[in-house]
Amino acid sequence: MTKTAATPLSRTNRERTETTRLALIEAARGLFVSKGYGDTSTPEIAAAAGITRGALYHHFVDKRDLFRQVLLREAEAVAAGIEAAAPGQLTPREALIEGSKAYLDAMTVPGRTRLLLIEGPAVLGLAEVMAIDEATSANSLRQGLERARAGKAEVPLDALARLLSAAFDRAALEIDAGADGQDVRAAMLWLLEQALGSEPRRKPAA
Amino acid sequence: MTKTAATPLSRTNRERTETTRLALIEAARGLFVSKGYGDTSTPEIAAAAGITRGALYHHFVDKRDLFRQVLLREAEAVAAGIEAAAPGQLTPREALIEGSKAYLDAMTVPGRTRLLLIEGPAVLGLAEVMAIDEATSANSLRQGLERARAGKAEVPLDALARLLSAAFDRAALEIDAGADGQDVRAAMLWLLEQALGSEPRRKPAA
DNA sequence: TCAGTTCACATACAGTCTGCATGTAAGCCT
DNA sequence: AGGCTTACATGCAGACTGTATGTGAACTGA
Repeated sequence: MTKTAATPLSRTNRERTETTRLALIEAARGLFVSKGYGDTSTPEIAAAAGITRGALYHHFVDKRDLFRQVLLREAEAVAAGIEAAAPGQLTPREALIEGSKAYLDAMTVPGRTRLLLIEGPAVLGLAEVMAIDEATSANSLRQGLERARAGKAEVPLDALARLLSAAFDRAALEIDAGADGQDVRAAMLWLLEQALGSEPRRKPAA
Repeated sequence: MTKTAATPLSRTNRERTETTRLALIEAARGLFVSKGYGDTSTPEIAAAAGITRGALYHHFVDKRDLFRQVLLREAEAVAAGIEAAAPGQLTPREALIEGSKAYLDAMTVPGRTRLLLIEGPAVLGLAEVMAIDEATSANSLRQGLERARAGKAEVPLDALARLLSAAFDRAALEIDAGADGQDVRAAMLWLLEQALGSEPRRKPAA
């Protein structure tokens, strides 16, 4: 009877685990987004996922761990969105600009800014959140800067990348909060270009 | 009527209130900084302040309200630090740069970045925190930009100011987290200057 | 100056939450 | 087929939040 045919009655253990974990993560995501981490209770999450708290604590060590998995999925989704938009056929400068737009687009998915930029740092600590998107997407900005600004030293690149990254985050937050997306995007792209300096073919004035 | 003489033995009600509130706010600040809002309990706060929870709930409507007062004090302290460093005798450009340095200095006070930049947005919501430092310090950056970039339209100033503000916040965070403060400051000031554009006396290249 | 009222706080309590310990039925391996 | 492990469910202990209530000291007006 160990067939792979659709037998919804008896499921293999791996299947059960997978569906349960997914249900929990998605239910938790919805509640964390709408009510915040602190105001979301594990009974609520379990109920929304259609299981009991026992299952939750069987699959995740605690509420914080569940939140971490939610964040991880979210960060991966953002990274995927960015990579899908950077074909690699472009000049470093163009790639950077396309990647930037893709990031801002990816962050418009509802709840994403709240999870990654607001709740995340408070619940897991800034260090862990930065480690997460270091592992998923982050350093693409730094590398992009490195290539696009090739040759021009003049400023600590590592630090600059992180400052610009913060500006991107705020841009996403503003757009999500209902600010004029057009203005914010324009300002962000403009700031990025200032940071990149003059076009390579045009000899720099300094 | 009531004598205004100093009677240190029996304290007036206003005095009692003031000292109790201050004790609570300072005790709470310490705990919020070291353990975070979520992991700090009101029994703990009350004990650290040397009073009971009853007093806490007499003076503040709830834990969140107490946190709000802590944040308010902190934001005011930052604003004071900035204003103390901007004498007003300077050119708009110089004033902006001096103010920027002052901001980064003010944010080195232990716990300030965590309270204002990490816990604050999560506990009170980004909107309320932004309203708070709008009311205390914030728009000085926007006004500074406006003056220093006088004439050059080319980019939405409002949006740009908020993006730069986010970069400043991240700079403070990085310095607080132990990053090379020299590098971060250099990068931040450099980015600010790029945003300001070329010096007014020197005709812009673009 | 003194009775009534308000204020500053303490104590007690109800409801909820978190994490764990224990129980059970169903896969799973040999 | 039998033992072992997995995937949950249930029950419980400790802690926490917010509120209702009690008490003595400060305040107010006559």
